[in-house]
Amino acid sequence: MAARTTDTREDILLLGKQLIQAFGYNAFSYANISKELNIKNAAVHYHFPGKQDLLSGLLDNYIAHYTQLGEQLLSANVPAIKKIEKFIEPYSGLVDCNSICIIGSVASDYKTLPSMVKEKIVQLVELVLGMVEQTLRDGKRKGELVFSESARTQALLIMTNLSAAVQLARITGKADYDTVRKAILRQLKK
Amino acid sequence: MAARTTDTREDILLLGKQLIQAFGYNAFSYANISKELNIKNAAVHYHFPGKQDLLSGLLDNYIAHYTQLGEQLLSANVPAIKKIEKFIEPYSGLVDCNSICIIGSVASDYKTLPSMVKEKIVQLVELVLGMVEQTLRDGKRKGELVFSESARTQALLIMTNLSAAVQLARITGKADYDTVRKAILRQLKK
DNA sequence: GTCTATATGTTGATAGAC
DNA sequence: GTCTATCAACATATAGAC
Repeated sequence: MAARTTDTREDILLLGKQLIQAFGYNAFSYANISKELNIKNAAVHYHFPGKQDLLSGLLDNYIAHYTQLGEQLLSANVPAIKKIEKFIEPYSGLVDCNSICIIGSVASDYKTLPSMVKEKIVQLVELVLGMVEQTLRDGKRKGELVFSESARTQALLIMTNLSAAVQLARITGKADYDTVRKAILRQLKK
Repeated sequence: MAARTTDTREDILLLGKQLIQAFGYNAFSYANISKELNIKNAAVHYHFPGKQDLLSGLLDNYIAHYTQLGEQLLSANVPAIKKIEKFIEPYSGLVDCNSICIIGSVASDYKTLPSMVKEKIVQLVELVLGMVEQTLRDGKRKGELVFSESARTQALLIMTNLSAAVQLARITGKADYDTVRKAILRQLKK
């Protein structure tokens, strides 16, 4: 059973996140949540009337989180490579629990999602991509990072390497993820 | 309605492939197939008793296809970069119909799949990775390709770039996929 | 906020006739 | 090989009591 806080809504969001990262949006049900949290189906519906409301709330959290992280990375007085490492960190955590990132998960289910949710996904992806792009640009300008593509292209390459590597790791094992992670960092130092 | 051949089994496999690439394994049903092919639910079950048998048959096809392609690429007397381009080609087709590659699709649903299917997925992924790796190794040996990572690492980087780029393209548009595709090829010529 | 109870649809699957 | 008919299980969701 999952640990409970005093805030059921937060418990549901946390568990919903884990379920989506582990099984995908279409492969979990409100029953999974209610059983795990020892509440009833109807209680989950009270907090999130429809399943899409749960995903939507989750995406709001992510947008808020990455907005904050983006501001931190922009102003923080640390080497650019450390900023990239900090960005990569959570992906390694996902691999350890055999899960994939939210963006990869919803990208796979994208065509089955309501448009209200799709819009938030676009917003989240642009936010994360822009954040990485800016971090790369700043790092290059300061002479801390090396890459020959445009910052936008390099951000795309890194994002795609990372999000697919966590997916691949489920199939071929963590070593492949680690190989990709190290290659990303190595190439930025060349 | 989908075009029908005289072979219902093949029609089901083709449509099943499209449904999995478009919506994912857990988001399509035998009803989708029977309606589209104007047959009944039970007829689909005759050819593929369980849903996992359909996915399993699909994976068999993919394994056969990439085994054949691997042999072709190994012996073909064409520049290595052309071989890589040929490998990339189908991914561009997927982007055009807003679908994602089978490997990415089943990777997202991996934890929900029966182990008999998981094993075939592992087999397919190792096959494709090995094929790309060998093509890269040969190309480098002949002086036709340039990359500083090991062939295995470079194959991982290309595969993750590609499979995630088709996923990302659904969200941010085809331009981003194209940027990644061009970057992959450009970097091999440097 | 959480419960009981229930509605309504869909899913994957099977038995047996043609 | 395909059909009709039917199934149990599960999904998302709501009404109304506590």
